[in-house]
Amino acid sequence: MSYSIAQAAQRSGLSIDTLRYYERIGLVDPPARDSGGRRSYSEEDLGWLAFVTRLRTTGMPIRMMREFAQLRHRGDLTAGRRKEILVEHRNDVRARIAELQTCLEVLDYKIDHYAVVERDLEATA
Amino acid sequence: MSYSIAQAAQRSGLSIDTLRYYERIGLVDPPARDSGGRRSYSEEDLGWLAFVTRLRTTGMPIRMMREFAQLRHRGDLTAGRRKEILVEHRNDVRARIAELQTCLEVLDYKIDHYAVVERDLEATA
DNA sequence: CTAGGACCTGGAGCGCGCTCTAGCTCAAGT
DNA sequence: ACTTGAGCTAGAGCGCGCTCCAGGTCCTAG
Repeated sequence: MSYSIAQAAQRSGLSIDTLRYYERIGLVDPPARDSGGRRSYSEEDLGWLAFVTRLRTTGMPIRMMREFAQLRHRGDLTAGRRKEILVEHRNDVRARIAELQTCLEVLDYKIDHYAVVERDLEATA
Repeated sequence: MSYSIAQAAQRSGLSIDTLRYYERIGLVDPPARDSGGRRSYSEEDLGWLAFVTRLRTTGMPIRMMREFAQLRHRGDLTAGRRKEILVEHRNDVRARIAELQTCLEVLDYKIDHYAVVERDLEATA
């Protein structure tokens, strides 16, 4: 099964422009082309896109994803380095989750505070 | 107690340029000035900066923080709206934490996979 | 045969959030 | 008196990650 760029966009949640952009900058491999010269994405292409969108969601910078993508091309020998990148990134993600959770507490506190102010206002009104 | 811009930068973790930038765009109130025309931040200023950095950490866009800042100026009557903004934002933050946690699972899975590849390589070598 | 629509390319443009520069003033130390 | 260094302003510039545009090609349906 293969997919047009529009289908690939829909399945990956990226825009068509973004797909072409990612290809231009070497973040995804140029997909096959059909007889008319149009991009034809394979399941494997979509798999990589799915992974890339995960990395993006977690805030990995494009240049790091690119490094990762380029290591992929060099085969299993780069598995160690790729693992290293992911492990490091996982630490970042964990740290960010922790940070967000701390901020959540501050939000809770502030929201409570506003609830009190609101109640006082109503009482005074 | 009052603080020079350099001290305020250090305490808030923002750069001096960023402090001036935030002031320009109306995200923080212009602080007092000393006899030489230099900014002199109060404890209260620092408190607001601390809160702003929390919001920033959680990814709140500057324009939303600005709206919030402007509501502050209009007193307690805007407490309801301010609470609303924070509640909505808290939902965003919770959603993002959940999303990151999903991504973490994917990372774990991939890291495992690379660990296996590495072990195989060593076995073959 | 023609019209429409999806897709193509190369390159320009954009919104965000800073960050840096030039050229100045002011205050303090020696 | 002079140097040094922090701070000042207005405004330009930047890196990121897209997003959009012009102008063209190709396939399909009527």
